[in-house]
Amino acid sequence: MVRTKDPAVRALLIERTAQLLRAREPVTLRAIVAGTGVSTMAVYTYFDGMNGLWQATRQEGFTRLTARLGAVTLSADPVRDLAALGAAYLSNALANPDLYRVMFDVGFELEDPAAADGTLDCLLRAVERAKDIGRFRSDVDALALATQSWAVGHGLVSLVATGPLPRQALDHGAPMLTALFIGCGDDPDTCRRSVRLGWHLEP
Amino acid sequence: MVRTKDPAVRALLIERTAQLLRAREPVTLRAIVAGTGVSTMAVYTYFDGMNGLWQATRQEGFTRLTARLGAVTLSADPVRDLAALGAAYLSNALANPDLYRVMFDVGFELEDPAAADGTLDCLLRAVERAKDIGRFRSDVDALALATQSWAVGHGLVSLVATGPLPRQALDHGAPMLTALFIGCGDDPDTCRRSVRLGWHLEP
DNA sequence: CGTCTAAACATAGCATTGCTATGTAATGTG
DNA sequence: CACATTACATAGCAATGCTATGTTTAGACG
Repeated sequence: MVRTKDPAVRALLIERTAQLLRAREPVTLRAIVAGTGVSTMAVYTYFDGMNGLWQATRQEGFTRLTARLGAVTLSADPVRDLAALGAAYLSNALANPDLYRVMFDVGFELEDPAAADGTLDCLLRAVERAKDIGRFRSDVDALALATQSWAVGHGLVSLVATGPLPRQALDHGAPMLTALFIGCGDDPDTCRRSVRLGWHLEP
Repeated sequence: MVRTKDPAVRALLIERTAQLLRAREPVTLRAIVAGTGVSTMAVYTYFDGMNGLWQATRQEGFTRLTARLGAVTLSADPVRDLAALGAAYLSNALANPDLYRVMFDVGFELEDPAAADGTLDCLLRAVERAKDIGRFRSDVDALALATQSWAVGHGLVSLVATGPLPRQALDHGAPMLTALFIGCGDDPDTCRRSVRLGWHLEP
């Protein structure tokens, strides 16, 4: 057992796939390896075929998303942070809409099923902090609210990026989150201010 | 100018495509025409290729969705109706998840761009009725609220049907819509009751 | 009614796709 | 240093969407 795979090649192929996706060029086996110097067989030794490559690409999308959410600078106002996380989610999805679409394509299961959980975790922690400082009622189901916030973001960005709604529709995110948070006990005026602060951080 | 296309063939091919989608079999040109008696050229005379067939299939999905929403029996309680429309939306998407995915696939534009508007119209009318009878404040932007309700439904069903959330997550729809409607001025207790009534009509 | 014509339709074959079979080169191990 | 095992390259296969070409059919017109 001797020759070992080069992780750099693996990353290269995934990056090249994301690049083709971004350029809206057809993602074919031969197009991927073109220019990389490696042969088509590399896709099979590293990913066991195109399916595996799609799988890995999907995983990479979630990894980038989680990194993006983790990079959001947290403040003393967890409700603001929640809105900021939502805005970062939308921003990430719109920055690479094609990668985003692959992420939510079935047929390619994730290598690490917990990757998607990373997205929820960021939201979950913010919700729990909001409960801790008394912004949300103590009987609020943190996981439920985190999931609902995710659904708001995903629904909007999905209808805009791959659906029939204009980009302007993303502005609905703020009032939707506000309604959600007020329903969890936050003071309406305070909530509106927090969401406004967090929501408009991203372009 | 003489021989005219047979609309039945057109419908047949679309139906066969939806059927392959439902059976999770690969939707290939030859698989579509197999068993129909027509040749592969039919796809080109009727749809100008596979792209056109996907386009038409996407359109068919929206048509069915709008029909499904239109079949929801309305009541004197427009807030209940809104929840019922949301439940019907989820029910329709889960009944044919593959057709639903095609509907929100870019790359295939709709033949009739107004088809997606039909979905919104049903919601819009319910919102306006709710305003008329004073359940929602008069300054509520009906189109905005309809869009937001759509985003809630789409976000949830999308995360469940083609994403990482379990089917159980659909239950979040009721509290999310409730929060939205209360934010529009509906009385909390009345709203909860209305949403509960409408939401649980569909399986 | 007969004829002509344009469209619907069938058949065959093309380039490209993902994939596999086969052969070669390279590298860690003993 | 030899060897075994894996990475990697090349060639070719079945299947895909599509097109070129020929045939059939249905409506318009005298």
